[in-house]
Amino acid sequence: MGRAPCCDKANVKKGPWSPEEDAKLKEYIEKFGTGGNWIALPQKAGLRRCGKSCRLRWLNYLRPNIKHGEFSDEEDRVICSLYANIGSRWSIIAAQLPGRTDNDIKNYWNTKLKKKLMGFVSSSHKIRLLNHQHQIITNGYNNNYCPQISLLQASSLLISSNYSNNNNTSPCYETNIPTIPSSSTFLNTGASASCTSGITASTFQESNFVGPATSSDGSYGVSNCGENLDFRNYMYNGVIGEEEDQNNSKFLINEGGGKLISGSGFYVEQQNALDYSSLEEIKELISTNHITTCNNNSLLLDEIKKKKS
DNA sequence: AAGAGGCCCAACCGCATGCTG
DNA sequence: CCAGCATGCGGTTGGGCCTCT
Repeated sequence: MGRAPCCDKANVKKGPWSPEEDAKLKEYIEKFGTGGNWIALPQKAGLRRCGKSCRLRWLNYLRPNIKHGEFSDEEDRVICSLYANIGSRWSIIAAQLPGRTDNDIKNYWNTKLKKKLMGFVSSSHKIRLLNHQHQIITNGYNNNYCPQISLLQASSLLISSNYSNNNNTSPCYETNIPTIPSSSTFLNTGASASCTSGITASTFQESNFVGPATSSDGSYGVSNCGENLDFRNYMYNGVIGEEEDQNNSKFLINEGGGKLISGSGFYVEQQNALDYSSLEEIKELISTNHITTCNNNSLLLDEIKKKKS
């Protein structure tokens, strides 16, 4: 026996909603609510529409506080981060973005964000060029050099923000702070300055200092750790750039005329320079890297994982 | 100016899940 | 426990709009 149709297909209107239909639906729901029964609603509201269609129209377009238009960087970051962790669970993702619908996010992902990410991946040679085993990347500067990087950071792809403060005062914290291997190279210090063996990430974080700066004028190669560091802002402002100092020494990552936006750095554990050509590979990459998100998201993801299990 | 192709997004479809009797 | 039904969800589609040639 087949499934009973949810409505009389021959008698319902399909396609785009007219302003009159919108008004009818809106007025009805505002007056009487949905009554917990979408199937019966169109008839009561005087609409020749399927109940499912009404529900969709209300949820995706008519209900109050729906946000339309451009997604913010923060929203991008949340979507990427959640997608990396839970996949295409659009309704869960939408629940974390007030005013956004699952349909909106799905469309946004499929039409723009995915391409943005793929675009980054195809241009990620910029990172691959920096193919040390372990690197500290510091931020600052501006968003001109490689704008995709901020998206990358937002999604925790490749870059694992494996360290920050080891206490709870920072919006983003980790209890297991890795020790930076002695073979690490600090990009912000210019020519291959090496890490002092045994220095831990927390040391960097807590002492306004990242890496052994060797720049002759002293203005480059040192990153301050801003007080009350907001790792998320830092991530957004963070840019991998290249510039020269007065002595024409090249610095792959720098502070841009001494104008440090926030501070600290990313600990990047880069395994091999690979070509990532498909989404599956991106996801695989995400899953094999340490993904760390700021506290709110961490809690959220814990909850989601609990629910899933 | 106009046609082709691509992009975007609202809406549809069908399956999964949850609820109820 | 089961069947029937409503709802929720994610994948897909189609048409309007935009851009390019």
